[in-house]
Amino acid sequence: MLLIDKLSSKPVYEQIIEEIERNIMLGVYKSGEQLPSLRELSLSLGINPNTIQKSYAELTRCGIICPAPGSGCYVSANAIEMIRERARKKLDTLSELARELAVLGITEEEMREAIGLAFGASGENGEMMKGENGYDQSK
Amino acid sequence: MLLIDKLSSKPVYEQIIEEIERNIMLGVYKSGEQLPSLRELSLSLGINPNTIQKSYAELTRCGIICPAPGSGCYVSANAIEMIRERARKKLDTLSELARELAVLGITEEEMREAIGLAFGASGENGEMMKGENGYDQSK
Amino acid sequence: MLLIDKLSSKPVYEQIIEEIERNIMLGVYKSGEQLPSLRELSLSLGINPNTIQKSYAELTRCGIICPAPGSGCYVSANAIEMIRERARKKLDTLSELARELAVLGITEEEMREAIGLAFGASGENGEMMKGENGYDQSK
Amino acid sequence: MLLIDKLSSKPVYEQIIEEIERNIMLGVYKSGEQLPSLRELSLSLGINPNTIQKSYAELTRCGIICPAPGSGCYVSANAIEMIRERARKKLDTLSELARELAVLGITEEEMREAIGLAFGASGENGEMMKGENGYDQSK
DNA sequence: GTGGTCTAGACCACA
DNA sequence: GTGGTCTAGACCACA
Repeated sequence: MLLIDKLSSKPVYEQIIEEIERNIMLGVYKSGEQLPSLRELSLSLGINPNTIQKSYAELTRCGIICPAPGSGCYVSANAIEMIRERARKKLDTLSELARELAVLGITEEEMREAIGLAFGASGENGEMMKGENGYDQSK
Repeated sequence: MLLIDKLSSKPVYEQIIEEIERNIMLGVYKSGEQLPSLRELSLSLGINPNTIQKSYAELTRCGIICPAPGSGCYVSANAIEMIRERARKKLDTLSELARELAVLGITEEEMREAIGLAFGASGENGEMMKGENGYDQSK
Repeated sequence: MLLIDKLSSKPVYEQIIEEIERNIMLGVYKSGEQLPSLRELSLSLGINPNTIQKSYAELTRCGIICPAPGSGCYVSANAIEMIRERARKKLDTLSELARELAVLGITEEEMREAIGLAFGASGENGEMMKGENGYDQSK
Repeated sequence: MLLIDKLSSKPVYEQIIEEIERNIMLGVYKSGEQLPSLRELSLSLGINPNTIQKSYAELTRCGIICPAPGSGCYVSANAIEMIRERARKKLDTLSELARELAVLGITEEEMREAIGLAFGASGENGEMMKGENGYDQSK
């Protein structure tokens, strides 16, 4: 279920966080449901339990999951809301990166195209993709 | 001339690279001109010469500067071209970040606004206010 | 495993790069396998870890190895391809050196013999003895 | 007369040596003739006299030029012979480089082509170029 | 444990 | 003076 690339430059613990967030957004993990245990994930992903523990701790800190001591971790009631909040903070990173690129001569248009790629677009059809990012956001 | 934040999570040597690239793009350092020496920068920035050497080595590798051991470092003839090339590679990072954010429910519009900030926009992106996207942004 | 000559005029970090490339080409280090750690090599070779880090950084930049901070360095899937690519760039150095020697009166034949040495030839290059070049090589 | 590239990775003093050797091979500087003085070269090339002094010292050491204290430097009687001898030593460098490249998967054929480039060839016509390197080697 | 960054200080060839 | 290499030793985030 969780796709982890151990050779990625992105730390494994961050990948785990994103994968869990992704699964929550996709409705695979629903509010109130129990997440796989540390041991379970550790075995299935072949990853050190300490690493997974670090991811769970961060998700807990952000209010996305709730630990129930002795009985695993559960998806928070307002997990999706918290995920979007966390994502909004990452928008600052996007602005920062854009600022850097602007200094180096990259145009706003070039950046828009780069972003369009994330929406499966050719870079010209933002209008067509609105609200079609594949998530069930109705609840 | 070069603004370095030693407390930033961004490595100092990367900040130096970006600052030099920025100054080249701004025309402060022109093609063929000599850059400050390692020792000179080391003293003025209060940074170890090895760290600056690391930045210069990377800039050299990218064809942005040309070291002439014994007589200093010079801005390459095609420095600006090389800087844009290097920047274009960073656009992949932007796409990747956008993909992540899309997964977390951030819309293309939100990202465009974040990018607009890098171009001095007020955050309520110019084009978006022309009503051409059909969204009600009054609330 | 890695043969390093600290007295060579060739920088140690370059020797390490070449030795690792050589071992990959020989199949000693295979794609996906873990390389010795910085500290391990540092101890076994008696070389400062920073120097080895410099070699690993260059190999990383060329896509020959993939570091996974916290869990070691791995030989890239396409390491051999990348090594040949890197080697092809060095062919330019060979051409350049040949040009220099040509200017100084060294013939193409003499250079071919010099190269033949690298391929275990006796120095009197095989094809040349077939008399196909019309030279009298008996004196 | 002497072509020097200050930004080349090749040290300036070596470039001067090669340029003087080249001019001797071309017959521009003939045996017994006086070479330009340190000051003269320093001014015309815009290079530190110490650097030129270093080149002259090396050429003297190899018996290619002869200093006449107080009255400049002269091309040796057997300069061309000495130049070829010096060049032959560089053939070892060629062999060494070839050995390195062989290890990295470059074939003998690829190297022959690289060398052919130095003789203005397409890589296939070694036979056509014999003895046509443009030098007057009759004396 | 792993790789990555940084400092302090030395030494080198070169200009 | 210049850039380039190397060491010794510290500290960091990550696994």
